[in-house]
This record gives sequence, structure tokens and C-alpha cells, in this order.
Amino acid sequence: MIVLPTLDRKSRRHSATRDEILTAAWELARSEGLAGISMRDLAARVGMRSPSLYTYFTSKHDIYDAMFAQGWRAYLERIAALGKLPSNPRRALRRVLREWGEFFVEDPERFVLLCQRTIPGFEPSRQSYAVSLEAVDHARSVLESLGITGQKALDLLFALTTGLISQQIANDPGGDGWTRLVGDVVDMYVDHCAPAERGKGA
Amino acid sequence: MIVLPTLDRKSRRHSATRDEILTAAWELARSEGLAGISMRDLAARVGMRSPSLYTYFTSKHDIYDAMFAQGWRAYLERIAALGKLPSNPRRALRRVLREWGEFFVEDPERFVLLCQRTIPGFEPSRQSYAVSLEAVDHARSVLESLGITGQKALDLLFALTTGLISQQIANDPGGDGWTRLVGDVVDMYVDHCAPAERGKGA
DNA sequence: GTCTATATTTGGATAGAC
DNA sequence: GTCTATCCAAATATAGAC
Repeated sequence: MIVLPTLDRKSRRHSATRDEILTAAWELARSEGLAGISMRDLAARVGMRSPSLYTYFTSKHDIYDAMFAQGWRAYLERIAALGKLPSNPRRALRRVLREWGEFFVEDPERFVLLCQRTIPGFEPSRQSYAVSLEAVDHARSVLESLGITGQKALDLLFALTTGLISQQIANDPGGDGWTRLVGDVVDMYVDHCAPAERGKGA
Repeated sequence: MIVLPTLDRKSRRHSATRDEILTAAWELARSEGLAGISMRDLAARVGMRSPSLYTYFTSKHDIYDAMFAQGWRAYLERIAALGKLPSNPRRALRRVLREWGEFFVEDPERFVLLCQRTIPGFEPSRQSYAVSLEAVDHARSVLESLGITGQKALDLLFALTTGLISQQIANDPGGDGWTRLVGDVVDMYVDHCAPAERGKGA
């Protein structure tokens, strides 16, 4: 007898409830702040009492960890959904950064969890961290197509983007400052890091 | 009879104790994190019990508020101590940003309180906020000497600097990444925002 | 799997004696 | 001004019945 690699009814149900809890956790994060999530409130939102949550997650940090992985997976999906990037490398970078910015600006608490990591005591597990590294690798490959290599340039790009997003969130939440600035910023960055590309912005 | 505008013995003592508490608060912030300060621990560190703190501050937020103002005042002193800035505007900006970076990298919790403001529920009072605005005005005047004006350019500068510092603190705490990058960053920024200055970096 | 009940800890803040 | 004693609220997590 062959056991199919699908989950049985019970496991599927378990997994669905986990997802339901995570969805509620994101909602709660958006309304109360990420650090403002309490097990009581979270349970109430899915029609449970707090002890029942421990059937699905071993601790509150375990929930944050699942959210962290889920967040980065959502990012990878968004980038994948962009399809083929423009062949002009500068345009490609612009396209990716615009998406990056919209992704985080539309949900500031996601930015806090994924990029700022200011939740006291929380550190992602090895598996969840691995998901975030895929996003870094993707950025690296886009830079390489521009002839930009090295950790320094990558660090600079992240500093630039995360700095802008956090300013945007702090000063103009929900606004479109990012979208309006991203073109400028890409030009500034590329002109500096890949001078050979200067003037090829088209 | 003339009342001199100096504080009497009692007020001086009161003020000295306040300072002592604030110093202990910074120490505690550096070891436990800013959000990890508790009134009990803080009191213990100055040889008191927690209720006594309320003689000097009305609440915990009141302590954060005093720290906020103290932090920005310390920044203004550091900048003032630089003396006359180089007449070359690009060098002047480099000098200021280098100091800015060292000031915050050497005490990450200060950066959190002054620039990130992620303490739940804390907002600086009008007076304390005014101190921080002096720092912004100083940056604006340095930019003006470069012929760079407008809120957008100022925002971009802050995004760039705070982004870099938070990356530095997260990835290489205590390192000198900032110092090594600041020249690059200034060139990149000035080339973009004040093209007329291009090549005048000396 | 879910519940009630509760352990445990921790925190800010206050009352009132001295 | 400082203390002891205490209040009150909130939170995570566990034990054990159903």
C-alpha cells in the first residue's frame, strides 16, 4: 500500500487552523502594533481561549517566527509575480525597488518584523532565517546584472532602502513618498556604484 | 533684597539627584535595552526604592522624555565642539556626518531613543522635541552652504544616515563600517543633490 | 482539542507612616 | 524625601478536567 505524500484530514485541519491564527496575528499587529499582540487577544480573535493556542504554537516567539517566514515568503512571491524583469539593468533595479518599497510601506508592521527586528528577545529560527536569505540573494543577483558586486554595495543598498522606508513610515504613513523618490534614489545609487552605467537610465 | 537667579541649596540637590537617576537610566539602557528599564532596577541602581523616583519624575515616560532632551543636547554639544567647519562645503558635510555617525554608533540605545522612537507610547514633550529641532536646523544650514535646499533633500539625507547607522548597529556593532563608508556616501549624495559641486570634493 | 482555573512573574504607580 | 506595604493590571504559560 502506497502512502501518498498528502496530509491526512487531521493534519490539514491542524495546518488550516495555524494559518487562521497567523492571519489573525497579522491583523492584530496592524491594529495594536507587533509588540502589542497578546495571546489572550489573539485567541479571542479566532474564537478561542489563550491556552488553546499552545496546541498550534509552542510559544509566542514561535508565532513571531512563523510570521517572519511567512512575510519573507510573501515577498518572494511578489517579486516572482513581477515576471521577467526589464533587460535594461537600471530599469530592472528600479522595478524591484519599487515593489520592495510598496510591499513594506503598505504594511509597516511587516517591515518592523522582517527588517527592523526590534521585538525584544526575538530571533528567527534557522529555517525562517533561510527564507530571508533568499530575498537577499535575489537582490544580489539583480545588482550583479548591473556589474555591481561586493558586500559593501549590497549593504549600502539595504541601508538606503530600509532608511527611506522607515522615514516614509514615520513621516508620511500611507503616502507615496517612496514611489516618487525611488527613481531618484536608484539613479543616485547606480551612478555611484556603477559609473560605467551613467547615462544609460533611459 | 535681591534674589539671585541661582538655585538654592535644596533645588541644587534635587537637580543633582535627577541627573544621577538619568545617568543610571542610560547605563541600564545600555545593558538591558531601552525598553528593558524598570523603575525597580533603576531605583536599585541609585540606592533607592522605586517609589522614591516619583519625587523626581512624574512617570517612566517623564524619564524617557528627559533622556531624549539630554541626548539631543549632548549631540549639539558634540557638534559645537567641532569648532569652525572646513570652508569646503563637501568637507564640512563629511565632517558633520562623521561626527553624527560616531555619536550614534558608540551608543546604539541613544540612537533608538533619539532617531527610531520605537518605545511604545512614548512621544517627546514639546520642549524636548524643540531641542531635536535644533539639530535638524543645523543640518539644514550645512546643506544650504552646499546650495542644497528643500525638504526632500533633507529627508533623503536623514534616510541615508539613519539607514546606514541602523545597518551598522545591526550587522557590525562596534565596528568602523560607518567611518569607512561616510566619504563614499557624502560624495554620492552631493553629486546627486548638488551636481554643480561635482568634482569639488578635494 | 478545548476549556476553566491558576501559577508565576513582572511592571507602573499610590497611600501613608516616619 | 524615603521608606514599607500594597494595589492593580497585564502578560505568558501550565495543570488537569472534559
